[in-house]
Amino acid sequence: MENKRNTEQKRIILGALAAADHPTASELYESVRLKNPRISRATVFRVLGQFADDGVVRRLNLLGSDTRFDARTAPHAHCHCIRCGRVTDVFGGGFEEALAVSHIAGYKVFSSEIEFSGLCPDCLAAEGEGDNRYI
Amino acid sequence: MENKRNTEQKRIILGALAAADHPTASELYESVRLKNPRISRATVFRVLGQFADDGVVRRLNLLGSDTRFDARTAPHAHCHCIRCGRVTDVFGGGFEEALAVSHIAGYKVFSSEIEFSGLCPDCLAAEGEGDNRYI
DNA sequence: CTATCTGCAAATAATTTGCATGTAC
DNA sequence: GTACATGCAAATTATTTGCAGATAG
Repeated sequence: MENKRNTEQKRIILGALAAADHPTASELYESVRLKNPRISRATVFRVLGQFADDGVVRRLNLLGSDTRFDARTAPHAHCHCIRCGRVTDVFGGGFEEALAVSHIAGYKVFSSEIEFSGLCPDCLAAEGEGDNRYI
Repeated sequence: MENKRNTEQKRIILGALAAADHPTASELYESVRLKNPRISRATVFRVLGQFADDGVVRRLNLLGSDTRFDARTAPHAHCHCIRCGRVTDVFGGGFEEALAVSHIAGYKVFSSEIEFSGLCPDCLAAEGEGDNRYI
């Protein structure tokens, strides 16, 4: 499924995706709707799926969250706060080496997804005051 | 939510989970049903969620798949075949180092999920003969 | 006993799809 | 002009939930 035609919808969705921070399809739908209220939810899902298949964006499957999308396609990991939902990119580190290990199993690897779940600095600081449901 | 009572349902579900290979909730439902057809789908979902919250099993969010469950809770990565769906455990390698990098962002990390998507050895061999939709 | 668990059926909610119309090229 | 794209509304499907009866400890 290739990206054949350059439509206003695709341009707006891609722009919103680049501006937003790891948004879900529905979050993108809301922000896209501000620029053109006639764009439908189905189109947002359809275009995002097309972009993902074309490698223009990355799909993220973070635990306990709807599918999110990332405009940065270079390999990197994510930290995901289980309290506030914040997603932080983590470039560098040892995960390129981790990717290498996949060859042990004889796989030909096309993409990797690395997620660290925990508390972001702000939520970590907030613990101890409020209800600490997660620690 | 703690595991308070030892019921037949929980015993059967845990046994089936240990025997199966990264099953989905529905796959477990089918296998559990062979031992006791009166166990309901809701119970399977409920018990699995409880086990996951208690750290008895791990929830897996593999791209393009329903939530899967893993009886092995020690940290390891997964190779996921995008053609046949096979999931292979990968222990060792560099991902412990990758975990360390998460501290850069200031997170307190409780769990990590590392997924490599690609073709398993069998599907890799099958490419070239059949329809190679994915390469 | 009684707090927890289960089955059932209905409710949610994300994502997909069929189809008729619109539009990029 | 025509193949691809879109909007709409309905369908699909995983997962959750309310509630009344069952059961572990």
